[in-house]
Amino acid sequence: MSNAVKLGQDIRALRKARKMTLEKMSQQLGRSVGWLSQIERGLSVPTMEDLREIASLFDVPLSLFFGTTEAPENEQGRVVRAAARRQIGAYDSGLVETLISPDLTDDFEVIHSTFKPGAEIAEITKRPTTEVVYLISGTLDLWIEDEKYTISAGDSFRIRGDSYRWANPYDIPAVALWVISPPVY
Amino acid sequence: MSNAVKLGQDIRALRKARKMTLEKMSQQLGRSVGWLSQIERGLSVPTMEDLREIASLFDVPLSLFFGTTEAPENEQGRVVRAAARRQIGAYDSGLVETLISPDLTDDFEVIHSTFKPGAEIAEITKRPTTEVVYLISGTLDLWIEDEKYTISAGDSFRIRGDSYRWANPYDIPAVALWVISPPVY
DNA sequence: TCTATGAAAAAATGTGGAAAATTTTCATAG
DNA sequence: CTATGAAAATTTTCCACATTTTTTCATAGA
Repeated sequence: MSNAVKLGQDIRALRKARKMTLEKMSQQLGRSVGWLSQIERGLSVPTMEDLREIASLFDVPLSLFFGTTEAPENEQGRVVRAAARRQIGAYDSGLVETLISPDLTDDFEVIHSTFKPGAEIAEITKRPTTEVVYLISGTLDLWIEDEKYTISAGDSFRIRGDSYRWANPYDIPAVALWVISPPVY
Repeated sequence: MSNAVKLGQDIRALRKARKMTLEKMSQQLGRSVGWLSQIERGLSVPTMEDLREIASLFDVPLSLFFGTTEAPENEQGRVVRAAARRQIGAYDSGLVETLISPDLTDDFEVIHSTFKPGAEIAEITKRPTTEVVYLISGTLDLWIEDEKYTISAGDSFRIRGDSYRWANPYDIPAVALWVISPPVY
């Protein structure tokens, strides 16, 4: 599968996750629907400038659109090496999120999250999703619907449409695997 | 939510994962459809003997049906502590699988797998699922459609309906988080 | 009295067809 | 050679109806 196709599929997945139509997206970008359709199917390749605008529209780092390229031929779409994970959602500097899934086209997303010491989520989050999180290392404070939990390495939790927030008041990073369905990125 | 309801929901999830109807399941158990319906909704509680037969029918350990009980009230259905994970799929002694998800009722399942040194899967597996796996520690040899990969801690891989098999020829356990959608247990 | 059954009622799921929405194609202007 | 925009194609969304599956509940049996 060509890089253009893979790139297009990721863009399509990002759009779908936001329940946006080609029409709406093309309006926001000031481009035609036909053009976007071609981009998403890899029949045409967007310029760097286009990509920058798409990344901005979806609030993901531009770098998300690269890195697919780098894996060896036979690992493409199957294996993601630890060092080659793509970064997403660079909103919060206290939280680093990288993509475990090879791309965004599945029914769920798996994200590797590192919560730095002292970091705290900016605002209470509530999404129409099911999220299961496994804490690989560190400790994390978590509130689900005002109920507080302290999560230690090896513990896991699930959020199903409830509001939640987190904080890492401890002095080591908390590292988690975060599974979200349906995709939000 | 009462224990009877939770138990019933897990039983229903197991049945659904196998695309079985109440009718078919009740035949296999030699019980009535109405009775099963009541069990699955927690209106009635199966005897230990019933449970044993259900576990056997689904090829899961009887212990899967316990342990939900033990978590503190406010953690039920939300938090699964490392020490309280329930074991599933006890087929292969070289592989220990425990449930990260609080129950089986989600669109996907998250499983904590430990592949013991020297262990190897008995037969090639092929399922109509998407599976994303993250290796927490150790090393694992993996074959997807005859292509071999050596997966190290921090790496991840995805299987989408392809056949695969694995082996741990190394001398330390490989520990992985396995996400499967739709559920198979 | 309590439990499981089986038939009736209710609910959920599947089907086919038509309309609407979305996406793809492609001739053409820039 | 690239992007546009209108036409064509495809996909999605409703319905109405049939079928399947699940739930309810009166009753027989323990």
